[in-house]
Amino acid sequence: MKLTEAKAQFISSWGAFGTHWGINRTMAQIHALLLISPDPITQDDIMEQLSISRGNVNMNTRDLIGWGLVERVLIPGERKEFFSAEKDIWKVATQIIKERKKRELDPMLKLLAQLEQIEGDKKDREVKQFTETISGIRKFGGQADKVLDVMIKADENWVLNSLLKFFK
Amino acid sequence: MKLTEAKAQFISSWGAFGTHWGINRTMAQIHALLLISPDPITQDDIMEQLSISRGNVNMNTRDLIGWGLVERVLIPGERKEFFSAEKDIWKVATQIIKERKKRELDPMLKLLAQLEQIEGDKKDREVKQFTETISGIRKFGGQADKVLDVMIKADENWVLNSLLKFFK
DNA sequence: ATATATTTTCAATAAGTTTTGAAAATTCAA
DNA sequence: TTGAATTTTCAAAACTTATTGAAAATATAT
Repeated sequence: MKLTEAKAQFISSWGAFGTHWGINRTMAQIHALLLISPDPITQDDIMEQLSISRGNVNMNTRDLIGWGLVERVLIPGERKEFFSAEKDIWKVATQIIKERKKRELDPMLKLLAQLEQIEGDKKDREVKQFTETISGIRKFGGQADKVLDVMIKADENWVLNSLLKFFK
Repeated sequence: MKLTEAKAQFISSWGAFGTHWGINRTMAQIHALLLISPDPITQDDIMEQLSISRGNVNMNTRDLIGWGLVERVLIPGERKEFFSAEKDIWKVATQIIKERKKRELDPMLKLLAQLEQIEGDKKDREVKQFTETISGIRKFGGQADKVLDVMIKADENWVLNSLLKFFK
């Protein structure tokens, strides 16, 4: 397989993959393109390589920056802005976990804690099942939360860091 | 907070939460409803409680069964079919992980293995960055794959099982 | 067998999301 | 300043996905 074909395939699959992970197709495709670009590239490069509009590139690069996966790079002597993606996959994964935890898991756990304190007769089958389900999810979520925190902070913890080196 | 209000909130949030996890809103809402129902319920119960059409319930319960999260229950003397959800959250999580691994991670790793064997001059910056990125993702994905397999099979492994009891 | 209850299918439609592109805003150099 | 280059915004259009509902299929009781 030639580079051009392989690139196209990677970008397309990473885009499809992204849609399953709360990241939209184009955002994931731009991310893919940046991951395989050895040097920072411009809005126009992205527009051209992915055949998408300027507005689209602008919005999605902004989102990628919001996710902490991409950064703007200023190149001396160049008027245009350049974009570059974090290439260390461990850092990419950590960053995504961190963001999703903040955006999804944390608010869910907060809600569950409230729902657990429902008023009502505990002998009522409905009430009983409701509180049992909510508390089961909350406990599980709480543990997941802790595990993820540990992963995110792995770099500050040498025991874990050495364990996690396997992943790097 | 009263049960009725709490139920509505839980169903609505679980639905929103699901959309971030590759599960559609309605499917997640039906799942939520089943999770808090002490007894199996019918299509009509679901239609009524969530105000959705018969066809919608039918398709989504079918999908939930496909994900291994819900099962049909036959109640002696009843003409209608009843549905019931697995209530053990650890099992629910395991099942979701198993399915998503099969549907998403495995095919991605297969593709990456192919893309890694690209033809081309390794001194070319483009080629170099491409293979480095692909191989980085593949290695990371491969480790994740192993970890997930271990989690899925935890019940067969007592050391892990005792570790994982924390989650249960 | 027939009637009735129940489930399934799927084309049409509705709802939601992404993309475009042109106008407005901003940045920068002379 | 002014003007050209560049980036940003956002309403409208295109596209995608989810939902409805009625007809067809299936199952069950008599």
